[in-house]
Amino acid sequence: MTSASPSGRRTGRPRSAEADRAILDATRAALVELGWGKLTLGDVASRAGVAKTTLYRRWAGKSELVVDAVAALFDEHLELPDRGGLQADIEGVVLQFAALLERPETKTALMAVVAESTRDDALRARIRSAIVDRQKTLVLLGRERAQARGELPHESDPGAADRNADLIFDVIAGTVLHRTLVSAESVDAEWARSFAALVVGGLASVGTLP
Amino acid sequence: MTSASPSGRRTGRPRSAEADRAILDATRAALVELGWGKLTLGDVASRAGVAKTTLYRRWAGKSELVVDAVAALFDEHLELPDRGGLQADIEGVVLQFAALLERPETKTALMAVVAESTRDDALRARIRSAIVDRQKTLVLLGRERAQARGELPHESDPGAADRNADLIFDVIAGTVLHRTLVSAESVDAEWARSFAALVVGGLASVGTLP
DNA sequence: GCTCTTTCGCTACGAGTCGTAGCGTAACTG
DNA sequence: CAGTTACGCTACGACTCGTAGCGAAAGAGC
Repeated sequence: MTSASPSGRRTGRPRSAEADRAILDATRAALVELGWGKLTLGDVASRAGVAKTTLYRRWAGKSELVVDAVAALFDEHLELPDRGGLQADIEGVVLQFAALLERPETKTALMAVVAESTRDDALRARIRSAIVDRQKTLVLLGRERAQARGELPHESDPGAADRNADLIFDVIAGTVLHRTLVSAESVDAEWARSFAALVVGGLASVGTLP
Repeated sequence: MTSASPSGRRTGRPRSAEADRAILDATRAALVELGWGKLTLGDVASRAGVAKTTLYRRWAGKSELVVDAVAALFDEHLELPDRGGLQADIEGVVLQFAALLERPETKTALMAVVAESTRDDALRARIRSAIVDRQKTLVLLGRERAQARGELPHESDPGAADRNADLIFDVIAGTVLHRTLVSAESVDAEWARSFAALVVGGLASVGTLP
């Protein structure tokens, strides 16, 4: 056992941060060109100018690597600018999420890793913390703003509030996902407006429930 | 060139229908035990008591085979019993779809083939006709019934009617899919009630739009 | 019955991928 | 400078892929 140290490993050659960048970039490029199915770790390694063994030292397998590569895109491109109203905020996040899902990297990768995660709890946890939870944050932020504006009531029961937030999150993320990847139709401003109107209308009626 | 005949192929040894059943059964069994990722066609063949070459004569690859194997489940387990009201009908179809998605075969297979289909138009078309379009039929049937009951207006603009049906379909199927496979939480009667209430409430407000 | 056609099970194959092991070298710490 | 860890490289057995070739089986048409 090595003695505990302030921050992680203490001695020896440090892992190259540049290699990390190169690998994740190469992964995204390979996803674009080959898609999830034909992507191989050997190919990613050679694209990144890195030995295949280096890849296996850092990631357990294809799924974990791709999750990290895609998660970086979510970090960069998801935010919730305040558009002044609940419906406009929903439209905004819908358009952002859709734009992300229409990229070839995420299109082919996201469903694939979720499919793998149905039989791999560790992978599911990784997806959750790296991608899903960050999306859900936007929903919570949107609710806060709407409550501050008086568009939504402050819920008294915290359990019900959590369940409602989860529901809205599944509705928004799930619908955009299905529209983009299953129905394979694009999300334009008009569709986003119709969908956001439906969600807001539904929220109003659910809010009046016991 | 063989002369045209009333129905497909005319001569030679016919394909064994029993082999088809055995192969699709074996595929579902292999999906349960191994999941999409570790399922191999060689394994399916030996489970079915069939030569691997027979498999390749009938299906182009793993994706096509799995689509057919899963589509059979959708055919068997999706219907729309008339529960007497729009919200109750939605609850019913949500619970049915969720029950289907909670089966280990469909859980691991559906997202995987959709992921593959993002780079394969023929596969996407197969999924659409074998699975998606049959689900969408339920939405159209539910709307008809609701209109007959007077719960929904008869839409005058057919284009807008189509767009609304597509929207509702993406909302229902997408939300249940996301709840089940991404959030990985079960769909119980209470959740179905909340979600159906949100959809019905949203429909009411969208119906009052220009 | 006989022939023709297609499918069947079986075996075998080259190509490609996987994930790991071993080795000598590079980089950083104390 | 000694200790430790990461690196690139090579090589490997195991596995899967999809296909080819063969003789036998199962119907259709005459």
